[in-house]
Amino acid sequence: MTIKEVCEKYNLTPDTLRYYERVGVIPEVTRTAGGIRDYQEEDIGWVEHAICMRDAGVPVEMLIEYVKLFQEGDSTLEARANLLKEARVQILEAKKKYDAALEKLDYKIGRYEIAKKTGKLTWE
Amino acid sequence: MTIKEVCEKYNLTPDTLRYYERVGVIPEVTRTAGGIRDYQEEDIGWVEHAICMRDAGVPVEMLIEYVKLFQEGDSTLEARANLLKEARVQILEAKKKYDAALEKLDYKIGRYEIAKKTGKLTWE
DNA sequence: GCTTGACTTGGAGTTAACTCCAAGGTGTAT
DNA sequence: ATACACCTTGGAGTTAACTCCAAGTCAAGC
Repeated sequence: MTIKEVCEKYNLTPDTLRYYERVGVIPEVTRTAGGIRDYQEEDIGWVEHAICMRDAGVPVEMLIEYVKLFQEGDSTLEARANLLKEARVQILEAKKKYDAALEKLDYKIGRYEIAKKTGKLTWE
Repeated sequence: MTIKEVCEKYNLTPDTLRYYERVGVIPEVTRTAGGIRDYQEEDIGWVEHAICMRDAGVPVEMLIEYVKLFQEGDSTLEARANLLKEARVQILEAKKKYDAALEKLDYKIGRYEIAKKTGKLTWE
């Protein structure tokens, strides 16, 4: 699978994919004899991992660390698990804040709905 | 309430608060005769609004737009409501991605727990 | 074998959101 | 009234995460 195809599949740009590889968010991708990226099943798996974690706000730095540990082999199993757990906590924390904002928004939107009938907000 | 007190209360820096005011994420704050910020109830309300929305990933740009509309008065009621609804959708969208990441993480962490017993991962 | 279009790299540039700084003003306690 | 901590501004600097660019390489079609 060429870089373009992967980009179309996941809706990102070649520059982003190359950037991820360059800084180590994903391991080095399989290449053709000519040096052109040819994404295999496993490479795609890493891309999916990167996208999924980045979409949840996991910092690039953390993903780089994970890949680094992964490449060091089985001795880093526990460290990797801990990293994932840390990411998990961060995401849960963020979700809490998202819920707080949603609650506030729903409240405000509700007030606007009422205001729509009277033509003005009675208090902010 | 001085800028420092507000910062201590909400755990942010004076620079951030001044930045929010400067770019219009919050309206201009009440000042003393000498020109020093003296946050009133209402100013604090805006600060809370800003923090809450920023914590949920709502872009500064959107908050500026909201404040701008607010200052234009009651004629922008509908526009403001729409902006809030837009933010709401964005947050819900983001939350979905967070859930996807959590699911993936829980799965992976589970596999690491199993691997801890065998000493290695059988597949990535 | 040449054109054409996609691919490669290293490095520079951009964007959002702060964060820091210097030079100076304010205000309270001695 | 003078020290001292804290406040002010405008503007520059930083950080994370891309994003763009130039110069060159690769490969599919004619």
